[in-house]
Amino acid sequence: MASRAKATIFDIAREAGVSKSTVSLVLQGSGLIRPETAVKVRKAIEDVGYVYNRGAANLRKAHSNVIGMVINDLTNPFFAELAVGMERVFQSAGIVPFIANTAENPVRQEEVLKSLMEQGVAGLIVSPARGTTPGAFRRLELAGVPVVFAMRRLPESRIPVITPDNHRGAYLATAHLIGKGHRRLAFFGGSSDLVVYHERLGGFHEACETLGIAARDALVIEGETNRKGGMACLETSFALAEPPTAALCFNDAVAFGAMLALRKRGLEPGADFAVVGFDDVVEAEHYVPALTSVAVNTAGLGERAAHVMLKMIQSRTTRAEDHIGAVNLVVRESCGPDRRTRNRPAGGAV
Amino acid sequence: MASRAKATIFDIAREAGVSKSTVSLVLQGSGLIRPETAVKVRKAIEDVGYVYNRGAANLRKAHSNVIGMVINDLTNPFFAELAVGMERVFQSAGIVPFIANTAENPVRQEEVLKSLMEQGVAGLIVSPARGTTPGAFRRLELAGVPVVFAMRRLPESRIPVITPDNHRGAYLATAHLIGKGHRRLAFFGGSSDLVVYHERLGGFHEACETLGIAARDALVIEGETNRKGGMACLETSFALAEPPTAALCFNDAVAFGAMLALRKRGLEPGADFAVVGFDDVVEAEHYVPALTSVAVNTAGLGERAAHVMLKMIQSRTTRAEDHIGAVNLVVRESCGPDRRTRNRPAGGAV
DNA sequence: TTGATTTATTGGAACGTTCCATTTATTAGG
DNA sequence: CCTAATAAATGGAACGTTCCAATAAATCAA
Repeated sequence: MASRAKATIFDIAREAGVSKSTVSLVLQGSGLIRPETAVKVRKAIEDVGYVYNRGAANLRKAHSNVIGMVINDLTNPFFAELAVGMERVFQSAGIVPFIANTAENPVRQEEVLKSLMEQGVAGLIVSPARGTTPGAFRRLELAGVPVVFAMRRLPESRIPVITPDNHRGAYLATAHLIGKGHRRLAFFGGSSDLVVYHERLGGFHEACETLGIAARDALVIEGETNRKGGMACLETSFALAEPPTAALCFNDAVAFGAMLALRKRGLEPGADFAVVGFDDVVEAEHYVPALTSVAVNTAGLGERAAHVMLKMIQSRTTRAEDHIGAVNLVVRESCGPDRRTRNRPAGGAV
Repeated sequence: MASRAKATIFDIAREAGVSKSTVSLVLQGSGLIRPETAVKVRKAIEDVGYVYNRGAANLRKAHSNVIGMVINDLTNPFFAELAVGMERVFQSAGIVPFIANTAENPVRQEEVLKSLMEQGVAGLIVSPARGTTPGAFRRLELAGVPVVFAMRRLPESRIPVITPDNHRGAYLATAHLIGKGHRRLAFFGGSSDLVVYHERLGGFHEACETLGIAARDALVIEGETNRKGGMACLETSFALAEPPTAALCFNDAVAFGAMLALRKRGLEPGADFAVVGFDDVVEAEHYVPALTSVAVNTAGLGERAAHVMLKMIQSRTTRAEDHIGAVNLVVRESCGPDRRTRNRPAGGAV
């Protein structure tokens, strides 16, 4: 049916007996063309097997409708959820976002960003890779491409950010642990080159101080932000003279790792050691024991980020308000039954 | 430093005091230009804050170096792993693949495919959405864009496919179950609109027949291919007068669901009911109990698919050999100890 | 020196669109 | 029936690159 070489609007024009300009107008759904002409053209488009050349169009139009999502770890279901949330809103806006993975590698991120720019993206939603240098987004800024950060932020940057309320989430979780009677706590996983880490750790510390846990009873053990990291953290904490009895983990993956390590030692998560996660990924609910975690409404944040992006593009600005999403603690089984009575120090009113 | 409006090769040319053609040559790393000229040009490129316009280039060059990966469910960690495998090889080839998610929705897939074509992709690696119509890839074929299917295939299609050996995997798993002494088996999850389903189910049936399980003792219960589906399958199987004692699940997600449902009933997966999964996702190892599963070397298949794609593009063909990847059963804890002695029918030599 | 050869550089046309300024066809007003 | 206004369709230039053919500069053989 269709000719071998790829068809252009000129082929369509010839087929339909109109000019290329008319075809272009039809393609853009302009109301200027007579309906009958439009159907004639549309038929020709079908007949010649035409495929629109967005590259050529962008050459003239200055701005594309391609939006990129740059994600630091596709393997982490958390980020997949975030991506899904974004896609929901882009889909209803009729645009197809392209996802690119940086695998937590700043060099790869550089390549990805470069490629996306060359492609002429209209905007970028980015969860920056760990160790991203401050200058990594300078080119984007210079080019005036709207960028929003999701979930992670860079130390000094004027780029708008969509994150959960990390500080409050960590505070809530820590308070829960203390409320359960724990007096020697740990913060597992993450590393100080991540701004999120400081936010979550800040909440942890504030809760400890406010609720009467001495600084020396609030351990901090850095580690990878995955299962392996969680296992390692638990092991080092147990090597201590006075191991903690509960841990707030940087994220759910770390928490899963910690629980795994507990099992390996013959200890039961929940009963023998309390674990709280962060992010509340779908698996948290299904794990055994089900993981208590700070729910951040991941998909919702994704949607929010997408909306902000759309608005930025529309109003051709590169600035927007930050958005700090509400969080809440979902209590499940990984912190065990209430031990307050057992562990409470003797004396003390109420 | 850089000018406000976006710079073109003409700006670079002016800055460096050469012609646009020279700049173009430098950009392409041609050996024709004098080294000193090249450095001069490269400096100018830096100075004016130039970003290459791939769209304009493609207009002239006919073929881009953009490769798309169309994935049916990003949320499934299995597909994320597949994507990671592909990326590994694309990265070393210096190209950045764009991932698009169809969320198992043929309509969305249509949009995604269209968008990718308009972008002028050089090739596509696709895991088609369930319910994809046979004609969905006709346009791609007409346009001569190389496509390879990964993990899933379409009933009638000349497009090359990279899949694991589903039949053999299912056979192995079923034989394992039978070897453990189980005599009443079930196949959980999946639905008959998926070619993979028939392949896996075929292996299940062949093992049953070969190893002496009567057809009425080989139940087949269709269902969603996620946790929820697994739970549902288990429930319906237990509603039967004679429930099975073991199940081969369509994939690991279904297996996790089945184990969850068992726990809800107060039964211990492994000891009270044997479960085997398929795909061997990373979580399988870490689950409690650890899931016995058919390992398909997901990332490896992804790499393979990427290699095939690269070769197709290079040799500008749209055809390639199918590739059926080797599988092996990873035995863990979800099938319990050997019950052969307990369940073996009396008599029978050796 | 001169012409032939090689090495570097360059101008122009082309790629497939969009959009503006025009032209042509249609309708309305008097 | 003519003019003015409106509606519909069109040609041309421009977008930023590549690539070919052509030129200019440098080197060589004689």
